Amino acid sequence: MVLKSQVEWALHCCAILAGLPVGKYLPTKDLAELHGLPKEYLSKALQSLSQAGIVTSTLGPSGGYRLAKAPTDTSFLDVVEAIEGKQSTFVCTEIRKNNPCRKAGTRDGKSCAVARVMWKADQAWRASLRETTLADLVETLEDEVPAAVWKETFAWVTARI
Amino acid sequence: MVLKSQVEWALHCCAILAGLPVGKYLPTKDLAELHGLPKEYLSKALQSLSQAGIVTSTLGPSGGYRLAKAPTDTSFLDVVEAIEGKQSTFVCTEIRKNNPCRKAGTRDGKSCAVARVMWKADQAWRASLRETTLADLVETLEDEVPAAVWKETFAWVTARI
DNA sequence: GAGAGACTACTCGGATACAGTCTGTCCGAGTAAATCCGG
DNA sequence: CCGGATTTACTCGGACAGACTGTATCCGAGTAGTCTCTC
Repeated sequence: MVLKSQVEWALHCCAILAGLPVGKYLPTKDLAELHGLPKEYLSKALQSLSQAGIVTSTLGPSGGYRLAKAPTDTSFLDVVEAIEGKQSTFVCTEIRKNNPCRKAGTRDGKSCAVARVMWKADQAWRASLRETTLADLVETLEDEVPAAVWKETFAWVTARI
Repeated sequence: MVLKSQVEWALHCCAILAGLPVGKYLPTKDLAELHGLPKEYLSKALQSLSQAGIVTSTLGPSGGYRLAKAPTDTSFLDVVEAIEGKQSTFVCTEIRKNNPCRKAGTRDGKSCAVARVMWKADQAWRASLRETTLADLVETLEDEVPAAVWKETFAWVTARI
């Protein structure tokens, strides 16, 4: 069970979009070039973000994507769920119902005990992802990315919008 | 990102094996019949458990599987990792290195900030899975499964070993 | 020079192929029990 | 009747196909900016 690469791409793209001047848009082409990714496929990840209401898109020249909300209002979980979907990582197929020793019509009080443990872990994972926002990510990056690279990157971006 | 169904199967099988008389083995055939699963494919899950040292197998008549350790010594995480592997749910491909604004030879002090957040969530998930053991599972099942079904099931199992 | 209209070029979005993993199946190697035979 | 060798039947384990999701790509619909022409 491994997250699709689009999750990584989407998060890095969001970090860039978070640093964009307000009202400006950055097209997929530039985001792809900046991260060394296939432009056409990256656009699918951005489409998912758009449908989830995380980013907003505009067409035509100087079009592209920008964040739809303040960076403080979008968590890692929002991005992950936009790409992977909101369903739990564990799906219970209720195999206990196949037990030949069950008489027809047996009622189960609670949901499957196995599933409950798995779902609780899933919740813990999501809770952890919910703790960090895009604003936190940008703050961390400002501290850690070498100043030269950071500055140069946004000069590169600014030159294209 | 969804766990494979083998995880669910393996956990339910472990619950049955935990209730087995000491020294006795239960074959794949019976485990499959008890859960309504394809025997041949279920055996692959059990093979993974065997390789991980969670269960022990024996060949020949009255052969099969039994737990290799006490139920208190095997956690949900052990089972999940036996099936899904131990690698993190998030793999960082270091796309930050593709940034055209990076001068050759730029050193990164820390690992990618995006990856760190994702890995932390992965750890939270694993920690939650580590909290519950097979013994806890059996205890819960004893409380919740209708007594008739529970008793009948182990009578069914006992009749075959 | 200014404004309106048409044009152009650039963007996203969905529809379309390819690949890898998950799911499912098969058969052979090996072993423990049961059988058979001799003492 | 008892012990041992042989047979047998049952088990796991790895090798072999099919289905589905993830990956990658293409082309069309739509729009914002630009250019041109007229007043």
